[in-house]
Amino acid sequence: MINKTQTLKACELFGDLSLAEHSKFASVCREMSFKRGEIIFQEGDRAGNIVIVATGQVKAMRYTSEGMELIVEIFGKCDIMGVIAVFANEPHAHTAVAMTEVSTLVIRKDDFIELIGSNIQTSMKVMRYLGQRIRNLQEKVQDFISDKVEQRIAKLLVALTKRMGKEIPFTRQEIAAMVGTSIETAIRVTSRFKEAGILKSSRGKIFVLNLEKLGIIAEGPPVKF
Amino acid sequence: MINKTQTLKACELFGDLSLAEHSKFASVCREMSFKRGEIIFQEGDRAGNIVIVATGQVKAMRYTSEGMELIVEIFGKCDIMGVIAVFANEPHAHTAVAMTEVSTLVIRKDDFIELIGSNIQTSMKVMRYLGQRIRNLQEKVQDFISDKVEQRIAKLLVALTKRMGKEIPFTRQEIAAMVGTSIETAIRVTSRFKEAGILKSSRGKIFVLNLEKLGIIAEGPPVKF
DNA sequence: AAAATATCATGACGAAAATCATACACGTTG
DNA sequence: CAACGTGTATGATTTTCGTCATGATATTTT
Repeated sequence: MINKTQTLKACELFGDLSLAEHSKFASVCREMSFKRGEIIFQEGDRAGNIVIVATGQVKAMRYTSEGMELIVEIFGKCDIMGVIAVFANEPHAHTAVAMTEVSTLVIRKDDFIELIGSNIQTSMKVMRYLGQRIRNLQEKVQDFISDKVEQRIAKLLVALTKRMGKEIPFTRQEIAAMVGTSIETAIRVTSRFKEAGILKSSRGKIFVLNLEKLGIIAEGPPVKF
Repeated sequence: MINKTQTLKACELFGDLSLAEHSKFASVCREMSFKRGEIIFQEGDRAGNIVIVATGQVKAMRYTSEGMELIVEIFGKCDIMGVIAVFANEPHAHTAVAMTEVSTLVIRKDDFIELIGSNIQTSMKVMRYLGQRIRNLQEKVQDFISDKVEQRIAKLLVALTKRMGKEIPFTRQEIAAMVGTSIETAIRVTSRFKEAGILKSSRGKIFVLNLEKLGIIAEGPPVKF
């Protein structure tokens, strides 16, 4: 069970609304929980709701034509899913799958649009939030262009650690799909990290032991000149 | 010389404003033109303006620590540059360079925010626009994950052709920076395309001859099962 | 016009990572 | 319990692509 008001408050997006507005928001959203592996919405579905993540991690994924899983974004606490489809009035472009236990707040499209529309402060915040996501994606593109797999995995683990702590409940398969590599290389790289004492792992879990070293690898080799 | 009103009208974002609002917009923006290679704004600069592209193409780029050029986004007609930095109140994350002759409309940050804030219709459109950019970037990430260089170049050329016609005024160096590969491979791939009769080229220019074939390559090899 | 610079082109080589193959541990389920 | 699926592990081989080198044309600069 989650606390609506608390969750909304914790999200920057709705953090400093007036009490009145706050309860307006709270009154139109409902709570929903998902177990690991459950589908929150599916590629091609009409976008009827926006979903705010309260706890847990969600992956936005698709399959390639070759059947390879492909994770495009990860959503965590206070991220808002489905906004793009809602604004564009288009079906979802990705499938959202709970990667852990996930609790969410769901708001119906029309309610959300009305609430946004009635408050410029909030719509500004939404724009800022979308801008942040654009920046993150731009950075991801940059990483793909300039980093090697090892660096990308290190970066991912650093980012995930910051978000959810040193215990990362993902399989190598998912790690691979997030950084765009094969399962085998994901396993090989993490094994290398394990040998170096940077992490330990069990089935479906990774425990980061040496975040600092991971950060150094993420930065890549020293600049040559 | 460009026509303010016409340009604003042509942009979806400001396309169906009321006459009054329209002229409000027009009154706060000024025209600026740039020659190929000129810098419109630079990474690290304080974001004082938003810039609307009226004609031409602009690249948002950075250099990697190894000195490699790296193009993150391409802006064309009716794209809006600098919004993210403006909303986030942060310096620009990329340098914007004119890739062709470029004409723009520039609006001061405060004016833009005020205009956006005073009209929910418009702010909705901005959100939709940002959402579109997120989708495009997500797609780009997908491409990086799943495509080989040849496919990525084919996709790029298809996209550029759709936007600006069959004559693409970019060097292989720029092509390489856009798809995240080395200059040599960009040259090799385009040479292969040339041999296959898909395109011809001269210094700094590519003419697409067979868009359909390019599209097929962009889709990748037939699904195996 | 000569020199410097940028673009395009190609070959040779090697590193990184994908692919293919096999094996084993673990948990689930019939 | 046996059978199966899934996740992890590791070796061998191949592909892709980056890097280095060299040269030929253009184009701009001096």
